Amino acid sequence: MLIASWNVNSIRSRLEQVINWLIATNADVLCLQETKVIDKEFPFESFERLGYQVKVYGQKSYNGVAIISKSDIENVKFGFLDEIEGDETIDYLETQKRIISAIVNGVRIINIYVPNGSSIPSDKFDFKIDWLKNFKKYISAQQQRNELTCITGDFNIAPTDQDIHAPESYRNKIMASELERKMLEDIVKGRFIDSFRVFEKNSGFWSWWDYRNRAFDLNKGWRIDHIYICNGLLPKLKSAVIQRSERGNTKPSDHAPVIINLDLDKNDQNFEDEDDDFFLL
DNA sequence: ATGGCAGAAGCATTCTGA
Repeated sequence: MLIASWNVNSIRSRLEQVINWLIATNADVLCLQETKVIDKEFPFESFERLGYQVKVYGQKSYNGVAIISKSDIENVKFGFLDEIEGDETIDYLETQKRIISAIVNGVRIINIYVPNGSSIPSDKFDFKIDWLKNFKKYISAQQQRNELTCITGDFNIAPTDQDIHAPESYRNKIMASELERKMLEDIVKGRFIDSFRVFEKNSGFWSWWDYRNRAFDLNKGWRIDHIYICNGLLPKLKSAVIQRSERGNTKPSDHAPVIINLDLDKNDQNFEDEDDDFFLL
């Protein structure tokens, strides 16, 4: 099963490229961020024509996430409130549509668009921290169900210095600060694995390049788009790549898609036998 | 300190992103 994540920076502006990419890769699941469109104006038909199902959680102009899948999309959860109890902070966070989750082929896929945070300090940075705090609660609640889980998305956090072209220039700046990294680490620690790092230990691999200052030409990028898999899925992980070439297209998104291959045979669809190994790593 | 570039809204220019 090929699972991909792509911040497309407007699905309507990127539709032709995304459809061409989908036909070329034959991906099973595509998780989108920054769709930037209200639900009723999402271009459903373009995907349904190819045999995909589509679930969206969008809003006008900003943010917006979607899960697109060849197999049935089950048990869809929109926003934080379908997973954790609401309060004033969550009501505030929910004004921005940044999280959707569903089960596909027996795997819970949680697709997120983490706030950027603008700069430190700022109100937007506070919003990012609040969002991450509540995302931790969300994951803790979701993990009670012992589902095989995959967290995909634009995290707007470079997990280590290896994930930035010039780490010294961005020391404790937005997307690279100790606090953001610690919060991400705290969410994934012991439970999830950064799929890309299973195969590639070196620096120099980016998923986002600023539109400005010829950043892509100069290959000045960041690795901020991630697919984390639960420990139980690690034996199934066959590959994890960043499709850099999509960033070189005409009128590209500023992000490239990231994609993993999970080898889920029919015999493995029921993972109950693996529950014992679930929390070991 | 600010701008660079891109998209949406909407028709000039501002807001936002990362």
